[in-house]
Amino acid sequence: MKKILDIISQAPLFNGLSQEQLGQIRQIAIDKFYDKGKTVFLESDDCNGFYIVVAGKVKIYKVSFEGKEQILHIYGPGNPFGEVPVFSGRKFPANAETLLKSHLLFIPRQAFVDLISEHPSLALNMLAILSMRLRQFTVQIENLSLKEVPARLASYLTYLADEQATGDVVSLTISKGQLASLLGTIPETLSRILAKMNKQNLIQVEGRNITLLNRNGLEELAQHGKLQ
Amino acid sequence: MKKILDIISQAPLFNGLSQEQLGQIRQIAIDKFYDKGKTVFLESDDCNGFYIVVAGKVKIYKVSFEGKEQILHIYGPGNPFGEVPVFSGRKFPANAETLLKSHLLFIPRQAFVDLISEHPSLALNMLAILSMRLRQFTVQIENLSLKEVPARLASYLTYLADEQATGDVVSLTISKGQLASLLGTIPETLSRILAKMNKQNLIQVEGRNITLLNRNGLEELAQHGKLQ
DNA sequence: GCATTACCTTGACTTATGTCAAAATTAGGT
DNA sequence: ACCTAATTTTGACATAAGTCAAGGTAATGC
Repeated sequence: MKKILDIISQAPLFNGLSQEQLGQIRQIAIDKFYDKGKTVFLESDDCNGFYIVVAGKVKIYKVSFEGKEQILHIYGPGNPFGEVPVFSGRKFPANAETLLKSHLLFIPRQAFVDLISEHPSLALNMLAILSMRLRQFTVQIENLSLKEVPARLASYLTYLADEQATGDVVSLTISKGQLASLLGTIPETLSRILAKMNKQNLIQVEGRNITLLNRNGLEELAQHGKLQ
Repeated sequence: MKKILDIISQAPLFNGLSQEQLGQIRQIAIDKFYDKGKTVFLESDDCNGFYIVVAGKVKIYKVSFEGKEQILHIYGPGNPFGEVPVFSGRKFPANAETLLKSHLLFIPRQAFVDLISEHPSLALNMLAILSMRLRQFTVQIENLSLKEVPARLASYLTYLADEQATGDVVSLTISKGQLASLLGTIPETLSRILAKMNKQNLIQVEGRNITLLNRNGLEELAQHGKLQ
């Protein structure tokens, strides 16, 4: 399949690698196929390698004793995940589940560590990826600890608008329930805040499509605003 | 100074490096001395390298628009910090300030990247360190989002007890105000919860010394308990 | 096309935790 | 040892956000 090499050749992890080196990666990678809503691993599982999304979507999440879920990441094509225990040992720090029918590559630990030792640029790429994730987590901790839910939502909406580059119309790529979990809240609270923002003409909600009516107002809210 | 090479030779980052390689590190490192309570860098600063604590203590933290602080890490001798922008580019993701009079080593970015390219074990050490931090952040996000303050405190106290290995008597290495900031709350709330735990004979508080009277109760609370 | 399921919204209520203010305690510097 | 400043504690109060429950809407499969 040509597609697979296309995906991995464009993944930041394999940036700058030669065709031959990409071939080596493909050699050690094992294809895995999952239906929607399937568990890829649980945080209690031992780790013998990590994964790369070829197609589909995967969420990385934690669950509390009471059953509340916090999503840490949502990964799509080209993103690696589950690599923490490859380098730090021990078990996975969180759970992984497919949000869509997905095609993953599994990269066995030892084979990858051997490759890294031979190719310094692969090590630097992985360092860059882990650093970006530390950066993301820093933002997430800041949001959870220092901002209220309306500010987190405003922040997410403006981020999405930049990401999708589709003007002021944004479409949620996950359900509102999952968005609540990503923002560290519950569906009821998210629903109420969307309704409030709607009423104040900050946004216009139509199902999963949201129009940002007042970008400045949202950005202000994301930084330090209160929603009346 | 012999002490410096002692510290860096025992730092996990330099694990397994030869005397010669350690000497190379020392060559490129620049000594920096700070009094207590001094800013090492701010999140808006550009980054030309990262730091290693030789002596003293440094906090990495975020501040909200309203002035509330969230501590992300507290680092002591042997710990590197500020390395995220070295690999991912851009600015520092958070602020750094000394909690004590401190001696730091500054490692310039390019010199370090050159070293890493030559020494794969240095890259693997750094990957291990960043992975451990991702793991820590996962726990911190779980705590902030899925646990209440009493559970976070109980978790911190049992962690400290294991860390200090001094039986059931623990002594806080930071002020209660800073502990509140580390746990994602404010001094008033922390004070009230300590008083409650005291009243329920879970702990006995004497200034910065805390005796864990009911380890099982605390561990239960840390997982899923409520404090009446 | 209909039924079953999952998802979303709204209302009434509870609660953990933050805010503000003041007193009490502790720690540091001269 | 003293004085000032920082830290910690306590109280009264406000509020963001969670819980529980019910109704409505949209989506999915047969």
